Amino acid sequence: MDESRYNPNAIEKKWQNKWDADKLYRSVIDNSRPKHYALTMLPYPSGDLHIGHWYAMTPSDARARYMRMKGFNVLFPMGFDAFGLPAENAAIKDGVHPMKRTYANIEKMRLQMRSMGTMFDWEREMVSSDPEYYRWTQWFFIKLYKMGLAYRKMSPVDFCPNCNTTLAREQVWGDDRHCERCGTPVIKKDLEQWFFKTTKYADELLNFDGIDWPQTVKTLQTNWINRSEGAEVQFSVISEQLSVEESQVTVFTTRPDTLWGATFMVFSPEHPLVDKITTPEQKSAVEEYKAQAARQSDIEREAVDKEKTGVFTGAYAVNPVNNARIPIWIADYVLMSYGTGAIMAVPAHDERDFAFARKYGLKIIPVIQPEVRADGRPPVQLDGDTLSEAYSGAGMMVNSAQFNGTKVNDQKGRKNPGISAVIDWLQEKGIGKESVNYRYRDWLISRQRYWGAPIPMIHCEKHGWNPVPEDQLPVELPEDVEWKPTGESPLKLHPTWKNATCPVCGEPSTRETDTMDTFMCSSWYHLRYLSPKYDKGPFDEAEYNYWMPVDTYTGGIEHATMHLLYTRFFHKAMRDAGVTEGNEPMMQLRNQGMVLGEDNDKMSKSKGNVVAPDVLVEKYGADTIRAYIMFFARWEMGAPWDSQGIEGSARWIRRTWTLFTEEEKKPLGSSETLKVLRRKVHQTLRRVTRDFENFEFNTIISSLMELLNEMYKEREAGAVGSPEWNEAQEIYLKMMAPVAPHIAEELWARLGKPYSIHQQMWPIVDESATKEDSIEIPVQVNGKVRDRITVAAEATDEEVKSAALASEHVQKFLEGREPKKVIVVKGKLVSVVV
RNA sequence: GGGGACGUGCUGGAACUGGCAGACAGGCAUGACUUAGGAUCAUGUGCCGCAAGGCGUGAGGGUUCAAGUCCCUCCGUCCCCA
Repeated sequence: MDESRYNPNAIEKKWQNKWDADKLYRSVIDNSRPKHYALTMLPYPSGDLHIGHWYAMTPSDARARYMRMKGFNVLFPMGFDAFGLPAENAAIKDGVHPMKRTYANIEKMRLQMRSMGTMFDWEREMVSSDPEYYRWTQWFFIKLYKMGLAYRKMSPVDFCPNCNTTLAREQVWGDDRHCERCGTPVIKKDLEQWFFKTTKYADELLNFDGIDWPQTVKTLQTNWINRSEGAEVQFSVISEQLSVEESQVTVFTTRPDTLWGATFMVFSPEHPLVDKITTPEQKSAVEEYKAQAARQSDIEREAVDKEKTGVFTGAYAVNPVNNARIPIWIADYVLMSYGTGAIMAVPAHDERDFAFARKYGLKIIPVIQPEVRADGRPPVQLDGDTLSEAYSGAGMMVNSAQFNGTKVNDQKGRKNPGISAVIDWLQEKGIGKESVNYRYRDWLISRQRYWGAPIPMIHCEKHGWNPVPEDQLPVELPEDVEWKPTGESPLKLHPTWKNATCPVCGEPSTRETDTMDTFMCSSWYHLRYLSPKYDKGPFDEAEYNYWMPVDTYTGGIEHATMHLLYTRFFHKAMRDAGVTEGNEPMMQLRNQGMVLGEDNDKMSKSKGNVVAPDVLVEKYGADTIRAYIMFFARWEMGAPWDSQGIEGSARWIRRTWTLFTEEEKKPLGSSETLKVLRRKVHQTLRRVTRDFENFEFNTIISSLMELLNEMYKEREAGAVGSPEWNEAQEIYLKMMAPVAPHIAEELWARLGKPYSIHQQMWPIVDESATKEDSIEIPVQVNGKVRDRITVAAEATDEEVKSAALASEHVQKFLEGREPKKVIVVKGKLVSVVV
């Protein structure tokens, strides 16, 4: 084979093998160097590496390589999120055991990943379905259980009838509330399930101090948790069917300042008291309404613009602040899953209550009076009979007994003087208390499936639920199971697996047959990378102390309210258990965008728009694909794939090859040539360094392309053979190394430089070399560019000014007028105003 | 309905703190080399205009000597939530 031709497949394989053999990317503790833990989200082993994986991993790899050249001891591991539904669903179809399928897929993907030329340290690989991994997943479960953070509860849960399992709230998508995995609309089912008390950490999860995360992710998490401050107030229901205790109904409100305007109550149709309080006359209407509400999704029911419907129960409650007797209705816009499932309705000041009251002719009493109008005219006196919409703004309390005249502003909670005053009074009177409500729910982790980490709990008739003793972990999945599309977990159907002995009394008892949500596995995988073979704990302390926390975490934004929230919860809970340290597991987070198909649609097999990286690697080599992936879009934005565009990156790589392998000697150029070359080299280095710091990969490539073009030019001008040329080659290859590691290594070796380029230090910018001698600056007359003048870079403002005014072109546009003002922006432009 | 992101040539995208809009690529056009080209090289390429010049960053308005960038109103696309 012709040695001089660029042959990516040969050189890439060659260097991958050598790096491997030399353990070039092995990361071990080294206290003499600062550490950098770079982490990219681990894939599910689908069996085929997608272009999206490349898009996520190769820029992260380039940055990890850059950090390594900056002098950091870098840990950049990879593993597999190997449990989960797809393998099990496939097993039901074709009978192939999920374990067999999963490990075959992993094997294939490992090979594909090697072809990317990443610096993954494979000796730190973890696979979440390995018993040696899930042993610790179970260990963590027990820790959470012992801390009181894992509990069991009967609860209506979202259930996918196709996948035959429950889903966490965030795994239910879209207006029709379909399953994230298979798209089947979910149904509600009452089941006993295990939950983690994530809500205990709700307030702490809202605090992002000290971590450098994108604002969008912080906003998404904040909105997801949705903290609202207000008060709980006791209303008593007038009904002979209820005990005194039962008749006290608590409602949560963010607007206790409007309590005097509460003219009715609304219960969720599912509220447990509804059947008891409904009067015989209303019975049939209520029953009918309940039936139709049950058929709708929460989203449909809560939509603000939806026509409000409801039915009177015939019962009344007493408003505790003024003892007014108010009717109790049921309506589907009140959800059992939010707050207490009952609300006080203040139609004058709440949009939905207003629509409801108008429709059913219920009383509307304004209790907040606007004080000033935007146009300064005196405000209109609000009147419940003529009010055209709810008023939710600031004002003064009226019709509110001793609170009349109290100011109410637009703030929420205690920051609002009206709300604050009423809360104090409610507490004093014992009819209510300050309260915070969250939309965030506890994490439902039970899954009625086989291919997951078994929940390590045993149920005994006498002693209830107890954790499996630690020395019996892992609770291993049985291999001999049958795949039947019955909807029951194979673990439940297994003849013997669920038989266990009670850890307390030793009597025969039953194992939990549910497995854990895979988000539990991925909540701690970054810890297992530290010491994947360690068997005395989930991780080795020494490794933890050196490497944690994760310095840079990269991955898709789609995990904002799932994985990224769970892993923060997990870290905080384990901190409180004394297992981890610090408040946050990942210090810096960066999200990449998504690569769409060439048709601008999401890539999917069914649409036939999937880009196969293997084919591209074969045709162009990994370096070209890596470069193109970094070049073709802003990383955080993503873009539709354009297969034609690769030619640009391919050309760049080939042109680099040509420049470095076909040196043509010319008579040595002028000192000016060499100076210009050196200036461009150091300007590029400054820019590339900055862009690596900021994850701006596309401009790294374009800067390198510019430098290459310049080097071609200076080669023509006779730069070859000079020290400046040698420096340019060296710096160019070092800058290229993180992006295109194979060709950089090959050309580095051909230059006779010491192996390996990836162990070289990142070059340092010579600021003095970047300075221009003279600069061309535009001259504007009345804001329009009229000429460009060339001045010495260090020219004073006066000199620049006179040079600008001396310009013939500028004089023409001045038409003899005296400039009113001349603005000189150093090194940028001159602006003449007449 | 609420919150967020975004909108720049034919396309992907550049433009550090308000300071030459369109870097770098793709595509296209013309030419060179070649048996051939989906290889390579050269030149050109925002729009209107022969030119001088004018116009131009979704639309409209504002601040400023100067706006893709800041402010207001509107339109559109996408995401999240209800």
